[in-house]
Amino acid sequence: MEPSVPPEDRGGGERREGRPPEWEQERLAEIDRLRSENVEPYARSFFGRTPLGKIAEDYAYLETDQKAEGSHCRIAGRVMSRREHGKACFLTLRDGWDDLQVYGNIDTLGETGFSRFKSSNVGDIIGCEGHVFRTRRGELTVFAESSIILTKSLRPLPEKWHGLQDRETRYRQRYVDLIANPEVARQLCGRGRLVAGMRRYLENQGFVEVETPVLQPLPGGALARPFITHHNALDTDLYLRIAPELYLKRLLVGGFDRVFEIGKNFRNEGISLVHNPEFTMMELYWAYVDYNAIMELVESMVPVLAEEVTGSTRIEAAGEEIELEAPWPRRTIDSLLEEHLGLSLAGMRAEPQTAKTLLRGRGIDVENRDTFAMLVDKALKHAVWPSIVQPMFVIDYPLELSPLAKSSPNDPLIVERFQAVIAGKEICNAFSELNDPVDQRRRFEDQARNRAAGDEEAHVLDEDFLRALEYGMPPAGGLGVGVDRLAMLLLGVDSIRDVILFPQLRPEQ
RNA sequence: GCGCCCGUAGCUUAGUUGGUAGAGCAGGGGACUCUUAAUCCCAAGGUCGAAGGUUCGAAUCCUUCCGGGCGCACCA
Repeated sequence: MEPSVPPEDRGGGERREGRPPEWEQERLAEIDRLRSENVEPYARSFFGRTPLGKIAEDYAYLETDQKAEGSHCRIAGRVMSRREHGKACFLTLRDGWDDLQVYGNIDTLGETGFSRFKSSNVGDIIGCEGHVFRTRRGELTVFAESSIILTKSLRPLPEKWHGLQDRETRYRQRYVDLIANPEVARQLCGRGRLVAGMRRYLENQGFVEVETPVLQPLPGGALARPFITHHNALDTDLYLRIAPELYLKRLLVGGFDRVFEIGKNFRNEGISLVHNPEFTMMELYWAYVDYNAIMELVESMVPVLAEEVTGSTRIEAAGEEIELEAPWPRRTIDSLLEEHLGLSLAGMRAEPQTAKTLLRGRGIDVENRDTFAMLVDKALKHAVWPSIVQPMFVIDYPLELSPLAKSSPNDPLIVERFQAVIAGKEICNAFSELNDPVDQRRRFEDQARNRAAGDEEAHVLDEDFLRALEYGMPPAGGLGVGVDRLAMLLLGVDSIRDVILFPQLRPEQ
């Protein structure tokens, strides 16, 4: 029998030439055969089904070899495996991430019905109607009294025992990964609970959720390289946002006093275990408080989120048990550098060469052209972070690293900024927001000089943002949380690709 | 961007010092009315990531390219 669609007419996919592979031809022929018998292999609907998980729950009490009276039900799912026994056949169905066995035999289904039931392929989606019983071997099973094909699958599923191992295929064809490795779905549902929990928590605290532009005429709010795109009708280049920060602060000017946004940021940087070009960020701004209030918010919120995701405020990371309950200790950068390296910020600023020699002596790779800010960053990352396992607020950053943060009243070269570090990883970044338009302009101008000197990640000067500040922005604390990285920490995974459904890869072919 | 490793059937894989590819699952045919990695029998399925090179002979050695992984660098 001819396939219902000639190979050359099929678009898309990775095969455009030649005949479809043998297994696909066989299934296309099967589809033609079903249609010739007035059976539609792609059904329109299947109403009134009971989820498989519900059946497992409701009939858990059934004894071996016992039939449940009044258990008539409709179920549907993907055929995951098949065990044929001549005039009887067992299928394992899966809906979502629950499995349930179905039994069919020729006496009940009839000659044609049984033949169609047992010729289901692994991968097909079928619906059945019948009653519930438990087999002699103790497996909860639906005894099919009728059965219908709902969706015919043209492709073979990965092997049932080893599943899909190949990481490339898993990321590129996540739909197959989800079928073959259901624990992936459970993990990604954990991420979903994290985001939902965060939203609920912030709303309960009186924060209002907003959405600000992803397409921005000037990319701002972070030190990073942006993606550039083009708007045809306006004939102008636009940037995918690297942060929502400057727009959220404009809202503070406009009168919002507690706002947050959860959304995608885009940074044109390398891809790694902890970097995806698009990633999810939660940013919030809270008027009339400073970074101290933000620290309290973070140490209160994170344990709640952990509970939401894992059921506990204790997590396992870096080979240790970590307790997330507040309060978290607060340490200044200066004291941490002193403790771990015997260096002070003032000393590093005054004598960078001495600091570089010392860092090299610790095996940290520093370049002669590294700026003061880069030195501090490297020192923290390599010599300090790894020793911080339990949650800690690391506070009071050098001004050069933070063009949007407010200076400390005690030291104009220090800004009121903190990061929370857990298991050696930064999970958020926050500061008392700079609201002095004159100071902000000066900082932008410093950044512009860095930019002119070749630093592509330096901040650009945003006149409209300055204009907003000139109207007056209330004092405020702001917070940014990398949602993907927080999810990694709470779910105990090492790769950002395990918390992103469709991580960025080089395009196929 | 640099370094190391990997790529064999739809999936999971074997393949010795270079002698021209072997299996399990899935798929096809057959047997089997409570199995569950069901079992048993039969047949089919491969441009060994691609292109060059060395060789009488390459999945195997060399070069380049493509794709991926890991580490480093960059990066909040």
